[in-house]
Amino acid sequence: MSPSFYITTPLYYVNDRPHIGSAYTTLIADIIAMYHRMKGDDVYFLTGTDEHGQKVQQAAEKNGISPREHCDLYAARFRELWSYFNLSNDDFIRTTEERHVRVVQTVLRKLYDEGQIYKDTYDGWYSVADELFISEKDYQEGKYRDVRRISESNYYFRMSDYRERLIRHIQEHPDFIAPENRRNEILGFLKQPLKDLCISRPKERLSWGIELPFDDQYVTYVWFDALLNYITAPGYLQDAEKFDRYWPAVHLIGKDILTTHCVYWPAMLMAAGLPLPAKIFAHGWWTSEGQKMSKSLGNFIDLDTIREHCERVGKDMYRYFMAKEGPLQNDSDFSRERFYQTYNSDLANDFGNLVNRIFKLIGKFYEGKIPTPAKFSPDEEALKANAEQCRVKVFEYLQELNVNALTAEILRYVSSLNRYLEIKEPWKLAKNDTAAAGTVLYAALAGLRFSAALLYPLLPEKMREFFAMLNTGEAPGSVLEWDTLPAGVQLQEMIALFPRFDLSLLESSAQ
RNA sequence: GGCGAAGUAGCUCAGUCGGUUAGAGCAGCGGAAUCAUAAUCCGCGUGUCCGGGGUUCGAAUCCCUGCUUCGCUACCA
Repeated sequence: MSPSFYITTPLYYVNDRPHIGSAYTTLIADIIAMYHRMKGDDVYFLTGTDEHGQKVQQAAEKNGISPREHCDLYAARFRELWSYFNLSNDDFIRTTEERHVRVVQTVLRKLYDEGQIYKDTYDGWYSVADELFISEKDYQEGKYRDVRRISESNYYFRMSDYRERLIRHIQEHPDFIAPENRRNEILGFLKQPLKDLCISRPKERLSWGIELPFDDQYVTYVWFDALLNYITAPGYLQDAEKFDRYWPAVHLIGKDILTTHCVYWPAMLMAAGLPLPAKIFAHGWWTSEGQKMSKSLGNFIDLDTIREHCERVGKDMYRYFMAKEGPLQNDSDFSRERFYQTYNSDLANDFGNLVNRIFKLIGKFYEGKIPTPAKFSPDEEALKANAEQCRVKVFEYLQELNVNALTAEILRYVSSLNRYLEIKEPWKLAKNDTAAAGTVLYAALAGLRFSAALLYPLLPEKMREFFAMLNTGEAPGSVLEWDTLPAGVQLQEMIALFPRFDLSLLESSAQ
């Protein structure tokens, strides 16, 4: 049985439209999922939407529709974006689904029965205008209006009980939280005593939520609800076999939701007696043109902007750029100039042009049929050995979720193929030694095909086109060997996969 | 304020246990070549490795200190 691999994105809150942040997390998760499928793993890739809570209720009221209608609208937007990118997710969960409500209530009931949830009265500052409790610090800073002291009864989860166990787990599993700076953040956070987590909201304040199974005057606090989706989807309490197969997951998240995923969630799982996630990876954020994204600055990268870029150079380039330059550790900057320059230099110049020269040479000297190689010289053997090494490294980087390095590694190999052609000069060889030229072109094409296969998760559409042109009938994700390229196959007519983008077009277009 | 991270070529960054002339990609400059999407290939960096001090035969790498930037400091998602 092949090993299983379960990866999740956060469930996107349906109060906000998709933007570069959600697109980034999701595309990276997709890329990782695709590589694992290539490796032969049994992959389960989950994304979805988080739909309960106050902001949704308020937004719905404002628009004069029901919360349900509001959620349907927004969930559809996310779905639309993911289908635009041909996302390979295996499931799309919405926290308002029946299967999820059942899991949340069952877990709550169990914890309540075990005494891990208790009722208490919270006495604190409440902002009437914003309809939420604020901290003492916020109160001091006077950030909220209409603040008054009120007390409210709520249910609390004994999260504080799990502090030591959690610290121990993090220390014993160095890869549990990544990258390392995030791990340190959490360990720092856990140096202070942990408070219990308020997991309810009285219905008079908030009705749009999952009702507590032991008190119908309350609904569940959104985070408690949302996090549990990660076990609902793979079948917790519904399909034990499936659940055991896939859980625990690798959670890919943004740095903004680090604490909820690295503290609340593990504590909840420990309380429920379930294994903790395999890994929680919190990436950084994109800045835009050197500055924090903001709508007023006009540098906000929303859906329309994403589409604009994709229309110019293809959806695949967007995905490729996310992987190559994305903020795994710290924040990264999305600049249009860099985006299109990277397109030209990596895809048009290095890869695209390489396809061109090889195809044209084979067309000219071998009537477009993949030539049969003669004996390999050390140069060809090196191309082959380097390909194998490249593949090994790619899968090592995959293990660390280091898609930046992974992408660079493949490009390095592509680059070596251009160098190889330059040394061998098959266009000269072909004039007096057809066999030798054939070997060179075969080897170059073998390398190209190999790199195309490795690039598949990064550039799925274009690589599918490439394999169609190659005409070997192979599925792009199935090729992992360099020397299995069949000779004699008639290549299809070549089309430019990555036409060079004229950078001067950028200046004339609006910012 | 407390805790933590970072400061390396114009830009983005890599530098494992301290060890020979500090690296890569991109951009730039020069050249070669012409199979190719003016693409490709080759060559070109006297960089105060943030400043100062220290440990050491030897430090970008360890210690101290100063400066700068950033993150976290929870029950808003």
